[in-house]
Order: sequence, then C-alpha cells, then structure tokens
Amino acid sequence: MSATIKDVAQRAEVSVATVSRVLNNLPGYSEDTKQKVMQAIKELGYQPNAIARGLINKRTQTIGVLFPNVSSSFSSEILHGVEEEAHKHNYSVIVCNTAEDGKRTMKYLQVLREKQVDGIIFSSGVLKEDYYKAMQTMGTPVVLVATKSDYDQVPYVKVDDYQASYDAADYLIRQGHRRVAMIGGSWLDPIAGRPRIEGFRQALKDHGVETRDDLILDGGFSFEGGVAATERLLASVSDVTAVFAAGDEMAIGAISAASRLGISVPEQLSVIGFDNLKLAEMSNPPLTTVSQPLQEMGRLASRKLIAMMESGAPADSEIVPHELIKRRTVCPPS
Amino acid sequence: MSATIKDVAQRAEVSVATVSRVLNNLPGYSEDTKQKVMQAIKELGYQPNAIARGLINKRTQTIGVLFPNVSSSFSSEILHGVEEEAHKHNYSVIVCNTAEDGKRTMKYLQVLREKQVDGIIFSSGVLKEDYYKAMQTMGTPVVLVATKSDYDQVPYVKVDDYQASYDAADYLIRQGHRRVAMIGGSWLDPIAGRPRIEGFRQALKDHGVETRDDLILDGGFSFEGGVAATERLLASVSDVTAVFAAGDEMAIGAISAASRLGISVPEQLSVIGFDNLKLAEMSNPPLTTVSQPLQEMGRLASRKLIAMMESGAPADSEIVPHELIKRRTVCPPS
DNA sequence: CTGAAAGCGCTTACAG
DNA sequence: CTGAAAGCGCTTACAG
Repeated sequence: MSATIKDVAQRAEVSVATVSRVLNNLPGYSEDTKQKVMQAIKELGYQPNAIARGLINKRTQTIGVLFPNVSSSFSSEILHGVEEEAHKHNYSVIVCNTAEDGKRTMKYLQVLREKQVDGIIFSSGVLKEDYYKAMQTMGTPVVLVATKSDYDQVPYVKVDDYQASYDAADYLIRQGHRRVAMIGGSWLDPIAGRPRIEGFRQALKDHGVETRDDLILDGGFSFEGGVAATERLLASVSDVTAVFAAGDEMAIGAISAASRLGISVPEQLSVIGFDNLKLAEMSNPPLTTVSQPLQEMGRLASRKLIAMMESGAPADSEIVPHELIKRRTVCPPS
Repeated sequence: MSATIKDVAQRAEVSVATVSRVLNNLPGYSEDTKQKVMQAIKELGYQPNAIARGLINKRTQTIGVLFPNVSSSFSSEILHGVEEEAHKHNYSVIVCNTAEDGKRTMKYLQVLREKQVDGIIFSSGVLKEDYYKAMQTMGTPVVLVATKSDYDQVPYVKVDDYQASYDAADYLIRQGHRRVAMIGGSWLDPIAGRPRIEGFRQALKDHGVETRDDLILDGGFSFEGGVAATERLLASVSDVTAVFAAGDEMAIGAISAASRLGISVPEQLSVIGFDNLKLAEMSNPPLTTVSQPLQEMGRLASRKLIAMMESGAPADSEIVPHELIKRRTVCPPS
C-alpha cells in the first residue's frame, strides 16, 4: 500500500510528530530536519491520509449538496457554482440526488451525517420539518439555495421571486399587451409557485389590466407541461397576445406548441421565460427571459456555508438580483 | 457531540466489540444483548462514524467522478446515472470539475487519493499519461465513460462513435441527399473527433457520394461553433441539402443559423444531431439525432466500477448501442 | 527543536 | 456468547 507518516518518519529519521509538524506548517523544527522530511516525502511519494486526519480533526473538508434532480440544467448550473467555490477553498462536494420524494432525502441526510460532512447545501424544494430536525441533530451548518424556509436560523440565497415575476409581467404590459396569460407552478408551492403568481397578478393590477383565473395555468415546470398548458390556453382563449412562463423549459414548450399550431412567436404571441438557462439562448427564436444567476448563487451558497463552517457563526440570507434578458420572443402586439 | 460506539456500549452495559458486532450483523451475541444494544442505539440516536470505519476498513464507500464541465447537459446526464447506481450500492459520489486544462485534473486526482476514494470514473476527454500514472500509483480502480484510452487495463463504456456517425450519414443519404456536410470536432480529437469524421466519410464513400473536405467543418461541440460553422458553410457552398452535426448543441446552432438566414429546416436543409440531449426534443423543430444512452452509460460505468472495487478483478469494456431518433429535422431533399 | 504517548471512533483477531 | 487489546494513520498536548 501507500506510504504512511510512519514510513516517512523512519526514512527521515525523525518522529512522526515532527513529520506531522512540517506537513501542517506548524513551527518547531530546524530547517535541516524540514529538508530531510521533505526529501523523504518526495522519495516515498507520500500523500497524507485525509481520513485519518478527519477522524482526529473532526473535519472532513467535504460538503454535501442535495438536489431533486442533478441532471436538470437548473441544478447543474448551481452545482457548477457550488463545486467551483468549494474547490477553491479546498472542499470536496458529494452530490445527492433526492428525487422527488422525501424518503431519499432523509436517507441522504443520514449518509452525510455518517460521512461527517462539514456542511450541507440544500436545493431540494421545500425544507420539511423532518429534514430540518435531522439537520439540527447533526449540528451541521446548512444553507439553502433557490429556496427558503420558515426556519430563520438557516440562511438562503435566492432571487426575489415575487419581484422577478412582477417585472416579467410589467415588461409584457409595457410592450402593450393587455391579454396576458401565465404558465406557472402550483399555488401550493411556496417558493417558485405562489410568489410568482402573486407577482404576476400584482403587475397586471397595478397597470389596470384585467386578471382572470383561467389565464393562469399550471405547467409543472416541465417542457411537456408548458406544451400542454399552452394548448389548453390557446384552445379556450382566443385573444391572448402574450404569455409569461415561470420557467424556461415551460416557455420553450409554449413556443413549440404555438409553432405547431401555426402561431408565430413573437409576431402573434409573445413569450417570456424565467431562469435564463443555457437553452434560452439556443431557443429558436432566442428566448426573452428573467435571469437568475444560478451559477453565482451556487458560488455564494458555497462561500456562505464555508464561512459558517469555519467561523461557527450564523450567516445572513441573501437576495440576489434578477435581470430581464431581452432576446427575440417578445414584441408589441399587432 | 454525537454519541459514539463507546456511549452505546456503556448504556447497553456491554463492550464496544459487541456493539460493533450487532452493528455489522456479525454473529456472536444473544438475542437478548442484541435487544439491549438496539435499544441503546435508538435512545442515543447513535449513527456510526463512517470516517473511523473507513480508516480501519480502508474503504470509504465513495467514488470520485471527473468531468470537464459538470454543468453541461452531457455530463450531468452521465452524472445522474452514476449517482443513481452508486447510491443503490451504498456509495457516495464526489464530483470533480476538471475544467478544460489538465492541471485541475492532477490536483483532483490528488485530493481523491487523500480522501481515499474507492474508485474513479473519468469522463474528461483524453486520459493523458500523467493521469494514468497517477491512477496507477493510487492503485484505485478506474473506469472511463464516453471515452477510451490506449491503456487496455482501464475499461470504458461508450458508444461506437465511428458506426454511430456512419449511421447518421447513411440515413441522410438514404433520404436522398447527395450534397451533405458535417460539422464535427477536431480531427485531432481521438474520441469524438476523428472517428466520427471517418464514419461520416465512409458512409458517403460506400454510397458513392462525393466527399469534399470543405464540407467537413469544425464546430468545437458548442452551440456558437455550430452557428458559425453553418454560416461559413452556407456562405461558401450553395447546394448543401443536409448537415450532420456531431453534437446536439452544434445541431441546434445549425438550425438557428439556418433560420436566421431564412432557410427552413427541414424543407431546405435537413439537420441531424448526435447525443440526444434533452434539448433535442425541445428544439423547434424537434431534432432528429443519434442517441447515446448517457444516463445508462453512467449507470453502467458505476456498476462496472463497483464490481471492480468489490471483486478486485479487472472488468471488460463495453460498447453500448446507439440509436437513430427520428424527429422532425430531416426529410428528403426537394 | 524534538519525541513518547494518548487519543480520534471504530474493527478484528485472540482468548476465554 | 463476550470482552480486552491492538491497531488503522494521523494530531496534539506534554515534557524535555
């Protein structure tokens, strides 16, 4: 097997304590012995065993990240940011795909505990009480990303969903649209569902535009859902000139559905999305959307978590700015 | 802090050895003491420390996965499969974003070694000699996914790139196209570059279709590259009726470029992609493409790696089947 | 400046 | 069936 600290101590003719000291840049040895030790390390190709180190330090230099779906563009952008920042600070990241249901989350929380991770980033929708309790008993710092919770001990980093949604609707109305629909999430979803619907409604209200319940559909945040909702919408309401989809995939679905129905975007129907995933710019035509800085949010969450882990102090939540990205799917109604 | 095995031993009035036995389902205790131990575990909310366990077992139940870009659809699909299978077998996965250059890879290999991972999945393009050597000295099992190497000790799971490419071109020609272009990778890329170009060429040849070097462009596997290559192509050659893009993002780029030039897909230009990423079905029109079962490849790689780790035996490489997915971007030339 | 020793939380022969 | 002890590869007082 690989060389251990004992082997280098032997070879350098010093004690393991001394080797440990030079390894950790602690004071307490002559330049001479340092050289001997370095030499031995090099000759043996010695690498410290982080496991042994972790056992004694009670720090593993690893964090766990929970996602409902690792392969979604949304999650993987966040993951990218998380990983990047973690790596910069010498932390590794364990990815956990919680799937939709909760069981998997609890299971994962347990393995993260057994593996003694130093911190957790949670992006899996709602932070249920069970999860929160488990995290409490673990005593591990947690930060939420793209979500928030009722527990204000746990900091989050997210966009202002209400305002972002308001801005999207506001933009549509300022372009002249008066009959605008929304394809969103569930009213029961306290993060990406309700707040966005409320922001949408408020914008219409502030502009004196009629808001109708049949103009707000649930697209379940999927492409297929966006397609289906758009078909339903276009079948029942004839004078819609614009739709706000509270997720880019749903927006792309809306464009597909429209195009299949021979309705041209944006000439006959304006579409605005939400997220600004990579696919938004690849869309045909390129999708106008409200951007969430996903990668940056991941980075921020990582940084915040690391600060908590290293200082032991609680951290503040952070609302990151969203931005309207104007591309080619919105124009004034004809 | 959390309870340790000592705490439960005390509470159950047995030795830690006994607790360890029931924890690991080893034989050697009465039903009675088992109950006492279980009870104590429950009361204390005890969870074993995987770090301590790993130190002694020399197994951490974690694997490392290296990707050049975690947030690409391509990588995240693979990651999803890897994670799923790993989790099923009680392994955790550490993600490593190697970025384009090699330095990051070596750095990561080092941390994976220090963290004593049980195995490595490598998806970062070419397995350079440095990487291979480092892996050798680690003595850790490795499997390659969506790539291969000259070292035949290290198994891979991938598609037959040559044949997949051949099939794409063959399909185009059978549809009646006689002037077909390819937007691929670099000839110097031994995995996704050259073999696909060769497969393409051979298909044309076998059908007696003229192959011209100016009809084979490098799109660098990006959307932008696909756009640019298509613009170059369409500016210089007027009679192309079909293009094979060796990556879906490039294919989508081709569609965008064509649409911007007022060329309709597929009526005036057929486009076929490669990969079958999620965005292929979201494309407008939906993209015809050659599918690589990315998630399944991830799962297979994971399974193969776990088999190697647990048996100590080498594993065989595996070529997984590709499939032509016919959607709406290819039709006979008019 | 340096080393012997205890200890992190476990597992595993060994002995009874 | 059960426990005392050694040991995994480190770090960290403590003593000199």
